[in-house]
Amino acid sequence: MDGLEQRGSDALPKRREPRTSRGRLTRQRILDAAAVEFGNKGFYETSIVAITSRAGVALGSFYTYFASKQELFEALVRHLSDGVRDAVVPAIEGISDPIGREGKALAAFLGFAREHREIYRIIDEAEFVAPDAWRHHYTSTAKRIEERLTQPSNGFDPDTGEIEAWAIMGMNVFLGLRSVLLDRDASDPAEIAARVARLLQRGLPGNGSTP
Amino acid sequence: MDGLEQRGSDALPKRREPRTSRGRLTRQRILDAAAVEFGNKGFYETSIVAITSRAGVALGSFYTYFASKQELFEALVRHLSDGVRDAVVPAIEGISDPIGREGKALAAFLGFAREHREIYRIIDEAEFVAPDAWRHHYTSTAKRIEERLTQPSNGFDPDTGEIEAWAIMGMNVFLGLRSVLLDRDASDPAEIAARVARLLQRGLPGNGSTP
DNA sequence: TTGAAACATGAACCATCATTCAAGTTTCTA
DNA sequence: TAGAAACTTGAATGATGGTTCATGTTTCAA
Repeated sequence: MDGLEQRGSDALPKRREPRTSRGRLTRQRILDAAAVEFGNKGFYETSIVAITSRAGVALGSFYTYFASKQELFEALVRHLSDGVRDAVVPAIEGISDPIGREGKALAAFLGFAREHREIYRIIDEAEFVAPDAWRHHYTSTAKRIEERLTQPSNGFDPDTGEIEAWAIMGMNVFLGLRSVLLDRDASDPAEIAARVARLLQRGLPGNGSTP
Repeated sequence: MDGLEQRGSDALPKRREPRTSRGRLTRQRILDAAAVEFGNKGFYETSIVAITSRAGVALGSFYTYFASKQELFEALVRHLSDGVRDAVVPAIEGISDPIGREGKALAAFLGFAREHREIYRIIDEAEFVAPDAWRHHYTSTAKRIEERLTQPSNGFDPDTGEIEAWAIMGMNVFLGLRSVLLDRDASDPAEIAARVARLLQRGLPGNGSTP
């Protein structure tokens, strides 16, 4: 009964990190299957059997890797949240014009949302199923936007900050929702992004200058 | 106004519209209790017993008025969606300045969201539980905003329309989310609304004119 | 006043999973 | 190559909670 393996500081009752490559593969299969199932049916309408059978794994194996359905969902949200970030951040690297930068960020996000509707739904449902992970996703996303907005070189009003960041994030999310919801393949991410950039550049009235 | 409960052509197996005032009262009690329970626990974590016992009504009575938990939720979403509209629309009646009008609309919405967090959550959860009602809520809200934006007297660019409406709706929802989520009682609806109005008026750069 | 319709009641029914477990099989380590 | 650790398996368990139903009470129309 040697204790021997503790990771970090917490004493976990059962080990769930895979030790072998077979284990890692199984865990990943479960995660992938779960993303599909949760994305289609939602958390509550998805059963563990549905996940494991899609993953091609026995029901019992689930609990080798996840303590509960809830814990799996949380892990998934964290993972997908990182995915969104990793789709957007590289797309705007090196852009110095602050408005053009937000436009590109939106275009990248729209492209991602269109490719991964399930992901979109999973993060949304986290508001009810995994509130902490959900809150973390949106506060950290807002923080990233805010950091871009408050760079002195932008020349924006000095009080531009968190509120504007949340406003922009909300625009982005809802425009993503719109193109997923009404799935108009007609609506082109680049065009939507351009319209938003125009709005951020000169407001609704337009001040006469028509590009 | 009228309930619009027209089922069109189908013959209902059971009548569920109350015929007496006692019945109407009971039905309303159930709706009120459901709003509280769903708002706190969410759809799936809320049991019918929890609703009926909060309503002070027997479990079986539930099915005198609603065919299922699902149907109750849908009715609730429709009802609350009307509530949001009725909180915002009157608050902006008679305002002709289009930007000031959107500012007031946002302020009214933020006030409403703060007073009724449950309502907020219920409509959000409808994305998963009652997708049709949810879609109707957001498309009709967007339509209302779009109608305000496309009034010729605004002097906006002629292509201003649906995209801008969804962008504004998204800003509003997320700013509401922010003040509910991080419950900063510090953040004043009027101030947030003013910041957004400034953004809609002259964009992020600010064009030098500081009010 | 009276019969019928509307409404109320809560115990019982039953299907649905999340989770556990005891018994195997595979992979690693020494 | 043996023993241990990691991993796999799916039947059994148990709790939950939506829905039904038979019975009783109230309201209403004639």
